[in-house]
Amino acid sequence: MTEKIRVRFAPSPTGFLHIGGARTALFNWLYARHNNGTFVLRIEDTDRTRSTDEYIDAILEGMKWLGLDWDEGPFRQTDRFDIYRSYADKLVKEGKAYYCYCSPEELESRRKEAMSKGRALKYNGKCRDIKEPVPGIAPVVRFRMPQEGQTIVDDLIKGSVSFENKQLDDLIILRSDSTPTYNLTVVVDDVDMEITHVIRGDDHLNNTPKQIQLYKSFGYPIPKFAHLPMILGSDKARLSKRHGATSVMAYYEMGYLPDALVNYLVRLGWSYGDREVFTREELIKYFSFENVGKAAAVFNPEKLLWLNSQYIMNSSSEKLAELVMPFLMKKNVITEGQDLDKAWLSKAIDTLKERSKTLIELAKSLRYYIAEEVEYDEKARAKFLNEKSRDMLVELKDGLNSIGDFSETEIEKLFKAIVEKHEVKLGKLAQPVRVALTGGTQSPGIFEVLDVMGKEKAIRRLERAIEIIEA
RNA sequence: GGUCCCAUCGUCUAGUGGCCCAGGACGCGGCCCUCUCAAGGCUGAAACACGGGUUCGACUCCCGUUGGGACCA
Repeated sequence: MTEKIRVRFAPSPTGFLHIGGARTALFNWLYARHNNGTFVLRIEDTDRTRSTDEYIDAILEGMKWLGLDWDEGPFRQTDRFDIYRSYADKLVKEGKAYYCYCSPEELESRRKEAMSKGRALKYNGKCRDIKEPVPGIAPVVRFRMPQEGQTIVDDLIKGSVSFENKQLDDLIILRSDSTPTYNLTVVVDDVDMEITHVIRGDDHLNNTPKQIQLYKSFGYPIPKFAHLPMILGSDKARLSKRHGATSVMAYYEMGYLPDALVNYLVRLGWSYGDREVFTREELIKYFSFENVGKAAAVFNPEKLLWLNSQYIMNSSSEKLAELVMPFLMKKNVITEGQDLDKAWLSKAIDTLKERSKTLIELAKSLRYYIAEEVEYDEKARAKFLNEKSRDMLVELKDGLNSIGDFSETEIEKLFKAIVEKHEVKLGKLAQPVRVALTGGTQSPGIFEVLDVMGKEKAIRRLERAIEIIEA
């Protein structure tokens, strides 16, 4: 049995690609890639009032950014209404579904009664055996659910889950305006697209027995199911906007790397021993449902931030130089079309990448290397640019001017000579210089900063600092 | 209300009957390194929801309770 594995991600375009959807897409993608299978993208846009083309684009954009490429699609359900209707008609002809003429008001009052008497909210089967159409009423089509025995969902994650068939409702598959409902479209599409593994959130687990009955009535093989646990917010409620950023692209804008988000998302539910950081190849190689947990997971932004810092630290500076460009422009560190030496930028990033948790932070730090003028942090200026440091700053400026080889080693020698002469510790000179060059009290090693900044800019900034002290 | 799922440090998790008076990671505290900030190293506090069984032995198996969540709209 070497049937080719086919999986699908089937989002509704009623919003952006969010964290939960991305995780579902990711697990589908990993399963497909691990098994050399096919990953199908299907847009479930039957809810025409809430679905928009903008959201479709946003979802595709999110998936592309995360690097989750699909092999087939995107297919759209709105292109397939005729198919759903023909499947529904077939069931009616075979007696497996029937027309129901009950009015919404009637159903509502029965539901209320059931609620008050503590019974299951279930259709009572009134129209099951009606043979002749009721004039003047557009009927819905209901599926004739078996009422005896049980339906077993054999889930790759949850194990064997059984449902009593008598609990299952005669679900509506076609509304009175003949539009199909969710359970019909999912089954028809999965049948039609030959999906072998249905991987989705466990909020769909309760729908699964109904869908299995639908598969059976069509005479199709039942796919394997894998129901992923939900992702929750910090209050253990389902992740929503209240919990902060839930849109995948918001993480792009906050300066996260897609690989970091992918790595974070995959560890929400899946694990591989003690390991935390994986390359994409490793994820594909190691992924398996055996290592997916059953319990819901709380989304933890701090850990994601840490992972992002790890990915930044371990990325090549050349790559980071490319990635940070949009942020440099957005923060007005550079202007459109400004020429920036790529090799020099990489060197600057070398000094910054282990102290930047996001690309935004990296861009902010880059400002003092790139900008013409430094902006002083007022407290830092008052504390370090004053009479106490003036003489040493002058000596350093003169020393740097006459230095032959503007290298880290020569610069360090110069610093040593000055602090020895003044009988102070290195910090007494380094901090004022740091403020003079970067405007603040935090930066990479001061010799590195000088080396990256270059002789000309460094001296100009020292001169300005001295002027300020003397003013 | 009915049905279904779930339950190890604050959070993500390892643990598939003895290796566990429970391991790793984030976060938090301390120390070291040190020109600042990071990074890194060492280290500390921190969990098996509860109650019954089964077993020579339960975090691990079974039942119940409690608590969360999802679906039925």
